Amino acid sequence: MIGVDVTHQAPTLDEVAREAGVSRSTASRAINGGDRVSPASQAAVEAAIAHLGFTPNRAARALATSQTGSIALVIPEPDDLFVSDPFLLGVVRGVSGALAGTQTQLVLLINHAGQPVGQMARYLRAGHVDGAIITSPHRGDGLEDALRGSRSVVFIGRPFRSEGISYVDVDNVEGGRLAAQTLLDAGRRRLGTVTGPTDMTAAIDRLDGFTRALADAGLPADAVDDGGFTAAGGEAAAHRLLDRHPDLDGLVVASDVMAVGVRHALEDRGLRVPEDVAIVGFDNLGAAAAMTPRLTTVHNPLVEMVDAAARILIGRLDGGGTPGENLVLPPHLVPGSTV
Amino acid sequence: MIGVDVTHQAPTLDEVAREAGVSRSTASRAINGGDRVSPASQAAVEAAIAHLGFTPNRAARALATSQTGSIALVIPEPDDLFVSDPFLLGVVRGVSGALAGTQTQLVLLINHAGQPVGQMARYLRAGHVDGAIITSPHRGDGLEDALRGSRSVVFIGRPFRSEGISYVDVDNVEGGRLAAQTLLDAGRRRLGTVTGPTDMTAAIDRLDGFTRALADAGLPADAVDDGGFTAAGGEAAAHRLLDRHPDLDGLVVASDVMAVGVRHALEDRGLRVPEDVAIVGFDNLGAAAAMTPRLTTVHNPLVEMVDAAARILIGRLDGGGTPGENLVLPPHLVPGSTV
DNA sequence: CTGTTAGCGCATTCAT
DNA sequence: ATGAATGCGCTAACAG
Repeated sequence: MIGVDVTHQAPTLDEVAREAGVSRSTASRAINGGDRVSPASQAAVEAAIAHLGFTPNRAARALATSQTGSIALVIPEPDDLFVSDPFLLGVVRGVSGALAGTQTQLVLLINHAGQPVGQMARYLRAGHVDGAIITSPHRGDGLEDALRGSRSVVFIGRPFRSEGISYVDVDNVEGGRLAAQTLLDAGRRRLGTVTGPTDMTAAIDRLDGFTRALADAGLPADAVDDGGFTAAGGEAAAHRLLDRHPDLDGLVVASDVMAVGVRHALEDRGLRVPEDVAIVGFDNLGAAAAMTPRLTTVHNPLVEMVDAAARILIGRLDGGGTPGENLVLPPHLVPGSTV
Repeated sequence: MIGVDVTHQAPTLDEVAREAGVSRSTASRAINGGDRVSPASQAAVEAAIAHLGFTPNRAARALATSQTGSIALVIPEPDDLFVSDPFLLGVVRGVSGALAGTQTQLVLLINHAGQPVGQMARYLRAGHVDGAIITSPHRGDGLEDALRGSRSVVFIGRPFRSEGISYVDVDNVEGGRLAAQTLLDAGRRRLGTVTGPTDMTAAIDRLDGFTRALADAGLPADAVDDGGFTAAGGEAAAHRLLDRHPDLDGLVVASDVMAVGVRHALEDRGLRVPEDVAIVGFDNLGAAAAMTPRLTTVHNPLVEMVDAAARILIGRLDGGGTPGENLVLPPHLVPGSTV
């Protein structure tokens, strides 16, 4: 049982060499860059490859080079509340763009919630893949510490302790500030915020930006509540906020998914958007555009982040010694009708 | 550069054997089933493995056995309109469940729209993976014919010509019938349907079921329009249907995503749901629950389908000679407030 | 520029 | 039950 089809026995490099009238070494060189190969041999090998439909055996190549030509994409368990649908789609789209045209193959690793991290760390260190992209790391999942110091690992989203870890992220502090400033510029003066869970740096940073913007404006940042990055959580948080602070006239909601819940809460209370309460969301991964009226939100360049992470990794495989630097992309506001 | 981490040189089977005081052969046997190995040797090998943190080199094993221990998951390009977010999430969730606890690794293959299928077919036949799950095949994408006859390939959704292809699907004909019957049972007598694109068997089958149900009831199935499986398409289709048939009192919408658009169209026309027009959707992958009022819909067991496909494949890897039979799961109605 | 030689790490005959 | 020997298909020194 060879591969997907039994009937067709795949041709080997040996057969290619024989058909081309050269040695295995020359055939191999012709395939890998064609350095130190005469044009005649090169052509002969290429012809033989086309004729035989030769495809190099990845396992053999991996064994010989100690490089697998594949990278891992670690995604959290789909049951996880944080895996909003658009998140996964954005990740796949980002990695898809970076890998198009590449020979690099993608291994999907599901990071099950209860699963001991040792298993995944061991897998990654075992050399089954050349590198890894870690998405949506949680504090306390241990992956951060298990992988610290590992070159060829890129996190999506800043880890809690970034020493020895390279990551790609959006500037969430600036994003939080931008969201708040947008409301301030619209004349709102009594702002509150629905945050994400505090075990994720994205949530912390967005709140941080919000707080700073209000401080700069000389306003209090006392209306804060955790919506857990879910729609239901956002709805509940909005109710709690308005119970405590009925005078709020603007809300920074740390994710669009939560904003959907917030909107429901406002509707239930008979508050109009944006006349009574203006809203700015965060993400722009699909939920914002689906809302009516369209949500004003801060764009989270997830696709670009993942794309960049994949390119960094691929670059390192090719020996491009990109040092383990970090990349932080700027956020920007996407206008809607909720401010 | 060995794997994800450079510093740690992975131990080999040789070292394990040496530490355990046995030969490579015995160590190998102890690892793979432990047949014909004395309890003493078995224990010694296991101890050595634990001590050294040994993980078998997949490349070497693949080379020796001609089995990679991995299967491919072919998904359509994320820009594709058919890849609704919940679809991808369902696929990942299904495959995640089946692979949990397994050593089988998952290789993600993006099926780019313009890309020649020969490339993907060649990859699959080259033996880089032991099997493949093909999701959401379109008529004319060529993948169907390229892979026909290949054992170890399972399609999600019935292909157009199923000869030589094993697949897992939901009974879409029964689903379409169920949706229509639900409306009939509720006393609706003038039914229309918004279908998916006719280059997908799911769309064709659902329409088929709708048509049969109406024929059985002695009613005409003349109000039919294509919504392309998108929200905007569904909205437009609903408008066209109601322009032509203002007397419609029930709509079978072939996907929940389209139902969202249909609902907007009805709202625009001042039609109440379900008082004036009742709606039944299809999928129940997230969009239905998110609608207010909750959409009555036919559940599409996508997660179970993918899970089953993965298990079938894994079973075949282990030599479990499951013949290339097909699996068709029954649909069922999920009550909502739109009928 | 080219062929010869020697492994990469593992599973698997075949003897014992 | 165990060990020695062989090969999976490829790349990389090395000598020519």
